[in-house]
Order: sequence, then structure tokens, then C-alpha cells
Amino acid sequence: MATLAKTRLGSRRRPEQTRAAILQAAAQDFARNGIAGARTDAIARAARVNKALLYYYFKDKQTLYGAALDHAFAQLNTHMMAVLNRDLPPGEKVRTYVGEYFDFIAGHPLNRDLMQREMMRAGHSSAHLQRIAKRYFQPLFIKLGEVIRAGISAGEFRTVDPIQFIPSMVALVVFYFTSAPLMKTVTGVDPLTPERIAARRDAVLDFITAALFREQSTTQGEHV
Amino acid sequence: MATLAKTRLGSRRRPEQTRAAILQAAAQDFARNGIAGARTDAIARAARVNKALLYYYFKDKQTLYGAALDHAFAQLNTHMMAVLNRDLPPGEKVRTYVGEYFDFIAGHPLNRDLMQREMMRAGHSSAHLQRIAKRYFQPLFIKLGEVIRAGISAGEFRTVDPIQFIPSMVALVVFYFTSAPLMKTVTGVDPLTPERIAARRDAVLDFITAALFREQSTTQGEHV
DNA sequence: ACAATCTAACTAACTGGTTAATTAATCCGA
DNA sequence: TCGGATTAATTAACCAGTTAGTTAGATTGT
Repeated sequence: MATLAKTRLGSRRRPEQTRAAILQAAAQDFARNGIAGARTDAIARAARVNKALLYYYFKDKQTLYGAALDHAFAQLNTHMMAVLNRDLPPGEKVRTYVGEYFDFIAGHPLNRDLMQREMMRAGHSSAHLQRIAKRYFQPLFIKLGEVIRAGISAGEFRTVDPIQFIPSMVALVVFYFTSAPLMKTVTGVDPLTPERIAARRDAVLDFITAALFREQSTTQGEHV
Repeated sequence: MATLAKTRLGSRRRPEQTRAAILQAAAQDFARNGIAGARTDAIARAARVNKALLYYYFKDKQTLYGAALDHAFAQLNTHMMAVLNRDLPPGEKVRTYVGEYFDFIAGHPLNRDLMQREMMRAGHSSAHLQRIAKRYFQPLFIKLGEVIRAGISAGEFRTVDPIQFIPSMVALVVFYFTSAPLMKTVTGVDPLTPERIAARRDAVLDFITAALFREQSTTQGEHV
């Protein structure tokens, strides 16, 4: 019974679980500190695993980083793709998409930071970003672009360019969280309380609605 | 005569210039690689200076990083503060501000990356960010907030909340550049050609105009 | 001659990655 | 079904290369 009782993760002999633990610890460290700042020793410790196991399951630090990235982006892709597959008219679909995207980003700070960090690194045109862009972003981008064009054709939307509109949408959602620490100091208000986050959600939806739709169809004002 | 001919910067005996060279090299490395990724040896080499000089002029890596940050943020602050001090009606002032801000960010990739990187680090609530927020951002934020409130009072703007609107504005400007490498792979188009950047500038101004002004006063459509 | 500026050489600590050995399930023939 | 062989999972200890930071002294303008 002692064999079952000892939940010591380090010697758990559950490869799937071990791998997952490493991946999660890695995601955390990479998200917080970037690939250069993350420490393999720290990751191993956080995963309650001997460091050599990192290299047993993953080739090296780079590969581990890549795996963490893939995991995060795949989650996002799966979730958002499902939203795009719902049967809704363009206007509702875009609004739903923005709302769901906001909720995902708000609820997955790790993924968010990981993605943002990788984007910054990519001046060095990383192979990781290349892969991730093609595999996880392009399908979303294409589908969302179609929805927008449909809304324009239907006369519901202004004639925006998806190649401009989509990054704008992402920007409004993501950047709020990126700038939260700065804004907390500047304004004295913590932007990350549930209430403030909800307010931001409304503001983003309102902002996008105002900029996208031909005639104002929702509540006026960005929020008080 | 050899003493004058040798332009070897390392022994130039121009302390101001040496300091500036170090700072610039540091800014570059920190912007590209973050504080953890930047290498003091590389910075020294790039500045054509012996590594020990970094420690002669700056206490340590952290301090050097802080100095680079301060330099970058001070530049931005000076530039943007001047815009806010121009005598213009709220609507024109906001539009001018956005345009100038866009141009600054587009023209100063180093500063941009430095700022963005520091924001990401600040989950660890860095002392640097604290200082920079208070010294360089708060004044801008307050003044811009006043302009927006004035525009609302004048009935020119919708009743937006500055605490929501300002980050949105920054997001639209900054995030485009952050996501450029990703977007290049996704769309196959390089977002950083002069033409594409100009298109983005228009799109941002249009987007913000549409979301801020009570009645549409400029060109329709976000761009084609 | 003297203080400010600068350098070559060095070090202590750290870090990614390896290795050789250990443990524990599983398989398999008698 | 017993027990030895096999293999997968895991670890302690280690190593070579790197990195921030130091030191002791050299150079140079005034």
C-alpha cells in the first residue's frame, strides 16, 4: 500500500503524467522569464523531477520550449476554431469571436505571455514561430477573414481590410493584459480585478463594434 | 599623430561619447534579447569598449538596463509631451497625437521593443517599471485624459472612458509591430514595408476616429 | 604628477547538458 | 506461478563552457 500511497511525483512512473508535469512547469517558467531567462534546473524542480528527465523526454531546452509553445497555441486554436464553426450571421459571429477570444486570453495568462514572448523573439525569425503561424494561426486568420468579407458584402460592416482589422482586434484584447502592470502604477487602479476585466471586455466589444459596423447597433459609450 | 588617427573608440577618451556608445549598444542588445538574453561581453564588443568599462560607468547589468530604459522612455516622453502642448481642439489633438505616436513607434523599433519587453517582465513588479511609469507615462496619461474629457464635454467625442481608451489607442499602434513577424508568415505579406506601414497608420487613425468621434468626420473604410 | 579613463587577465558562480548507475514494472519460459 | 531477464523511467553526480563582475595596472590629457 505504501507504493500506492507515496504520491511523490518524482518517482511516479507515469510517463504521460511526468511529461505533462514537465511541460506545464516549462510553460510557466518560459512564460514568466522567456527562453533565455528560464532555468532548466528550476523547471525540473517545479515539475518535481530530476533535471535529466527533461532531456529524456525532450531533446534540449529549445525543443522543450517549442513543445510548450505548441501546446499553448494548439489550445487556442482548438477553442477558437470551434467558435468560428458555429452557425451565426457575420455580425454575431465576430462579436462572439471577440468575446470568446477575450475570455480565453483573460483566462490563460500563461499561454498569452508565451505567445507574446515568442512574437517578440521572432525578429530572429524563429523556426518555432514559422511553424506555429502556419499550423495554428493561418487557419483562424483565413476563416475569420471570410466572415469579415461576408459581413462587408452583406452591407453589415464598413469596408475594412481584414489584414488590418484582425490585428487590431487582437491588439485590443491582448495588449490590455500586457500593459496591466504599467497601468496599475500609472492609474493606481489594478486593471486585473474581475470587475475591471469585465469592464474591459465590454469596452473592447464596444470599441470594435463602433469601428466595424456600418450603423451603431449596441450600447453607446465605451464604458464609465 | 597615431593617437589622433586611431579612431578606435575603445580608447577614445571621450567619456560622454563612450557612455553613449555603451548605452546605445546596451539598448540594442536588451531590445533584441531581453535583459536575461543580453550578454555584457556582446554589449562591450558592440560599443568597441572593454567590458570593464560597462562597470566603470554603470554599477551592474541591472543598472545599465535601467539606464537604457530611461533613455528610451525619456525620448518618447519628450516627443509626445510636446505634441500635447500644441494648441489644438480636442479632436485634432487626439488625431495628431495618434499620428505622431504611430510615427515615433514606427521609427524607433529599439525603444518600442525595450518598452514592450519591460512591460512583460513586470509581473515581477520591477522597480524600473515603477519609476518609468511615474516619471514618463503618468504625465502623458493625465494630459491625454484631460484632452479626451474635454472632447466629451464639447460633445465631439462619444463618452469613452480614458482608462479604457488610452490603452486601446496604444494597443492599436504598438501591437501591429509586435505581431509583424507572425503576420508576415500568416499572410505572406511583409507588414513592415513603408507602404504597408503607411496603410497601417491610416487604418489606425480611421479605426480610432470611428470609435471615438460622435459622428464620422473622416474617410470611410479602414483601407483596402 | 595626478586623476580620469581605459584595458588585459582573471575568477567565482552558474547553466545546459551528459553519464553511469538504480529502480520498478513487465515479459516470458520452465 | 515463480523468478530471472528485459526494458522503461528515474536519479545523483558530474562536466565543460559561459557569464557577470573584479582586479591590478596601464595610458593619457592637463
